[in-house]
Amino acid sequence: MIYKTAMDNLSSINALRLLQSADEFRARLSGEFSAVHGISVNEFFLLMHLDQATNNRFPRVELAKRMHVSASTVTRMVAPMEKIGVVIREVDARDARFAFVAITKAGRTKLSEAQTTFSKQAGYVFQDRWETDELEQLSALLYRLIVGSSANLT
Amino acid sequence: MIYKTAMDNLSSINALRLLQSADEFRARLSGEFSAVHGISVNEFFLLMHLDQATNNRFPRVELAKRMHVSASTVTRMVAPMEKIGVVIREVDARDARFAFVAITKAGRTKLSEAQTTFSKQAGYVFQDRWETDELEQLSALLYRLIVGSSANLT
DNA sequence: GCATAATACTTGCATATGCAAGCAATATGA
DNA sequence: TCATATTGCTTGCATATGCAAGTATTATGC
Repeated sequence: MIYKTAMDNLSSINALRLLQSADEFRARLSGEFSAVHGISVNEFFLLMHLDQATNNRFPRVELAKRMHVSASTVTRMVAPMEKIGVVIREVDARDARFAFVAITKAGRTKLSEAQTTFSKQAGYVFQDRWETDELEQLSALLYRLIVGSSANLT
Repeated sequence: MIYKTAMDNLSSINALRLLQSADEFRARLSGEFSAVHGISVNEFFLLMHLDQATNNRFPRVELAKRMHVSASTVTRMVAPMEKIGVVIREVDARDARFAFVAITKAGRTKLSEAQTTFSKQAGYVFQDRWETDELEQLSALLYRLIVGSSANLT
């Protein structure tokens, strides 16, 4: 007789593997980013979002949605980033409620350096031991998970 | 002319999509778990690890490695879980340094309930809009990312 | 046009987590 | 054997983050 638990289905296995493999990669990245660039993975993602935004800026609420964090977290993440000059506050002339976060030239430089590290770490995990067609398969499948999400950076 | 950035390679795109899709699913799970079961995603994973361990228990350092968190985090996560009776402390007679964390009967019940929620959420993301062969492709590819890691729960 | 609602943001408080230092127990090496 | 090193765990401190309440600004409905 076969005992089936709630986790014995393909969907659950995929969800578990997704979370665990992401956790593992994030842990690698986290160490590299803090050691090499002095930024966190979340700060990296914040800069990535800004870099791809129209006018290189977003209101705080929009960043919060895209990053799956609360508005207060964005407020508090931005403060030190403003201090070191990678982002700057811009107010909307038409609606004073909006306080845009904009990436600066220094921010783009920092981002570019961090992207190099990101690529290198991604290379360790994928490039060196995966075939191109496997990478294309995986990226197509993962794309289906984030297409439709405003958060997608790719 | 084509401008290439550091992120324009397949490995980086896969890494980005992996992190972002996992973030999105984790955010869904987090809300469900705290609302329905009163536990965090990390507490769920802790119980999952214990449930699959020999004798249903692990030393704290082993849990820390598998969960990609620090030893102090495990210490502090376990305290309230012990209070509500889902885990219990067991000392090793041969080496008093080891303080095992063991899952209890109540813990297995709680885990089982949470697994049902996990499956349901995984179903929303995968089952309802993916073909079986796509699910099998994805699980095989993700497996390559965690095989070799002691953390793998699948 | 004005009271009320909605929106964007900030802040107080509570929880979560990592790092470094400290403690206790075991292992190692002379 | 016994001083030293290593290992597992805990704790103090700093940082990160969510929720709820508060503030300021704009939108809505009468």
